[in-house]
Amino acid sequence: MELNEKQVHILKVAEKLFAENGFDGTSVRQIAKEAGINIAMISYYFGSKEKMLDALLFHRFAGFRKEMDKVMSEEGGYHEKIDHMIAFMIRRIHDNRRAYKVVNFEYSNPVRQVSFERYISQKIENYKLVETLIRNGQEAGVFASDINIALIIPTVLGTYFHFYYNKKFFLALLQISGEDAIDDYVYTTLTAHIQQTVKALLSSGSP
Amino acid sequence: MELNEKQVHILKVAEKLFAENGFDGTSVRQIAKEAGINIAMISYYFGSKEKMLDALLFHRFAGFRKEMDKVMSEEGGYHEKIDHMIAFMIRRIHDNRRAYKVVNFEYSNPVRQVSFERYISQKIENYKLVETLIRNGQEAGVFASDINIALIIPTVLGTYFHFYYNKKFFLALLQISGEDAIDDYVYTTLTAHIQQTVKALLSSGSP
DNA sequence: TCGTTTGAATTAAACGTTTGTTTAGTTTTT
DNA sequence: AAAAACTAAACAAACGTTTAATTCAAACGA
Repeated sequence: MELNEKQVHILKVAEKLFAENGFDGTSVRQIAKEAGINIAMISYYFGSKEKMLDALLFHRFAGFRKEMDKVMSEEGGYHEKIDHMIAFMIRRIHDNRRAYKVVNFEYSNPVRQVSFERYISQKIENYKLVETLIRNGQEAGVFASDINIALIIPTVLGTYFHFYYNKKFFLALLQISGEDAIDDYVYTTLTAHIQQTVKALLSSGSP
Repeated sequence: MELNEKQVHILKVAEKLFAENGFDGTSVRQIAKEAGINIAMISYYFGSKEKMLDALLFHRFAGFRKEMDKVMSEEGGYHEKIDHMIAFMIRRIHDNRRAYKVVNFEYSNPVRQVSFERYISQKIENYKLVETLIRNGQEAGVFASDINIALIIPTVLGTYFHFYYNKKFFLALLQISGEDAIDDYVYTTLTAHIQQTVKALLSSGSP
């Protein structure tokens, strides 16, 4: 599916509104108005509102594997590899945070006729890479053995998402404001906290 | 605000539908049908659909502080206190998971005219208790000092929520099915993982 | 114990809006 | 001249809410 410039623009506007107000809380008239187009263009370009969401997710969740492989092949010990992996995951998710929010919310909606295939296969690939890295570290005697590997990803991504979904609360608590300051906090302090947490867990018990 | 039996029943049905399909994705006709009542009863009892959400959140987020205080006053060392606190938080949130899901997604919606006061004040109280416990542990030389306390709660709750929001995925990965088995996994394995993670973090660096 | 009164509970139907989508026609590009 | 892009208007369906009428249960005076 090839997208022209105008289609990408419409999807960008729709993504923002979907993340803010939800899919059902956003009307095609709202999207059209904000994107500066006629309502009929949504059906014209995407077929329907729901197929537009499909196109959005397809567009956003492409190319994950290639990037991840590149990061995982970087030089360094097991602890460095964990750091690189977490930093990459947080960056990738923060960049696509709106699309992820829509998925998190709509994934459980039984009415939604949308393909979450790309999202799921991305999760599976992601998990396999994490599993391999940790198992190798365990065999090398660097990581503890009594670790629930499947729950590492919820810890990494969950920490980010909970922070992001409650950002109104945490930004007030931490006295942060402004988009740039938020991005900076995520890429430095929040990422460091997650790296520290996971490494502490992996280094805790008996090897 | 006193709620009679029928009102509680309606709220329970509404909560389930809101969590599954979203607030905007659920119609009052759907709620009325599933609850076995006439549509007009929603306006009659609550004033409007949005005020019904207000009543739901007010109803669900009451009594948190008292329970939490009770748990925190239990005997035990710092590690035991951390265990008790995390077990309580996970149980409390899993019990009210639907209401929390609604809040997580509606909290950022600028159109929603709902009071999140109770939710916020609960978060603040929760944070203060955690902060006090960890600072005491640090002064006693039990916990590491280079900890970002504000980000502990995102790690605890985020791990749970990410698991819950993607339960379709994780249940397939872990080969779990059935409501009871899920509850059991949450209360045992998932809780243990989070306890292990936080204790590893708190015991990691220099005291 | 009776019929009557009263206020709350409940109902079907209608209200005006808003929804996503389509149509038929016009403009722009190739 | 053909194809693609775009528009205003209309469509039926669904939305949350209100109305006016009815049922119900408890309270009351005789």
